Amino acid sequence: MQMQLTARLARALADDSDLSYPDYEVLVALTDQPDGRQRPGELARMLGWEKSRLSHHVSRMARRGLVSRVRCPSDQRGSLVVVTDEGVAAITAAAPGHVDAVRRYVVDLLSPAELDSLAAISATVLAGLRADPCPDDEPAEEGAP
Amino acid sequence: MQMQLTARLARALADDSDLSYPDYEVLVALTDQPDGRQRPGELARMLGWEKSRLSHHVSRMARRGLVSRVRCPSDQRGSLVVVTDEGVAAITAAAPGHVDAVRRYVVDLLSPAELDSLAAISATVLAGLRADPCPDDEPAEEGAP
DNA sequence: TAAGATTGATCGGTCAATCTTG
DNA sequence: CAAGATTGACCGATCAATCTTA
Repeated sequence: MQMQLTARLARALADDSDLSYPDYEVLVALTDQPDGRQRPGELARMLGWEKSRLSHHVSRMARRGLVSRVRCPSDQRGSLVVVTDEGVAAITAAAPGHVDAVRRYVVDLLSPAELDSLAAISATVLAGLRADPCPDDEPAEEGAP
Repeated sequence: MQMQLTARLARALADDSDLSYPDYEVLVALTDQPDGRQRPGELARMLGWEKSRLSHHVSRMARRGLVSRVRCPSDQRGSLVVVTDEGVAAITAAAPGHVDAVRRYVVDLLSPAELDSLAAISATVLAGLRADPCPDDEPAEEGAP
């Protein structure tokens, strides 16, 4: 179910938007920032991606004009990923269709009790994953280290 | 949750088996056959894959000695994918660890009621996907067409 | 021609190595 | 040297085109 649903949602998104699902995730994360920009490492952590994956993906998206890289924040060895006007336009156009697809393929088919149950299950499994981290996974920030 | 769980299970499998998750799926499908062989098109349908994906994957697995291609079944334009002794050995070695991982990351964390609910949700969503097929998806066989 | 299957180009993702700056 | 990030090589997946035979 997991695999087939993922494939279907990705196809529906690609069909009416020229964005892949990973593209969509990156744009959502960036447009959630007040200034539409974020450090690559932080962005990777938010998405649960490896840093190299993010870097490759940003390169491809930059080639298509959806985002751009900015050198020289306050830390001279770092960079910033910035969403472009074109990127904002792309996600604005794509979001309603994607939300519709999720509704159509999942939300509309399940009862309120099932949706609650699914949310609880997801939270439990995610907590389990966090409790047993992989060697290279960054632990994510803690309130009191 | 879906994405992170998938990534974790794939990593756990790769860590202790030299098999990727797609490798595992192919070997399971083949070893489920009484004679360990299957037509590529049928195999693709069983897995929900495109035929070209299966073909590429079988090529890589054949290069590693896990399966082999046989020309000339009863239909001269077709072929058969056959699991090798090495392939059987690989899946036999990998299966217990994978089952353990699924248990550890999912089954053990959920209550019996949650597992029932998850099964029902999965069945509903899958039925929804089948009810709204993509153009190129093969309909899968019916009892009474 | 249509069905069965494979191939080539290209995008997506991981791992290990590398480059630059604190 | 360690942290931030990128690069290159290679496996994985999709799309469109192709090859062969019923």
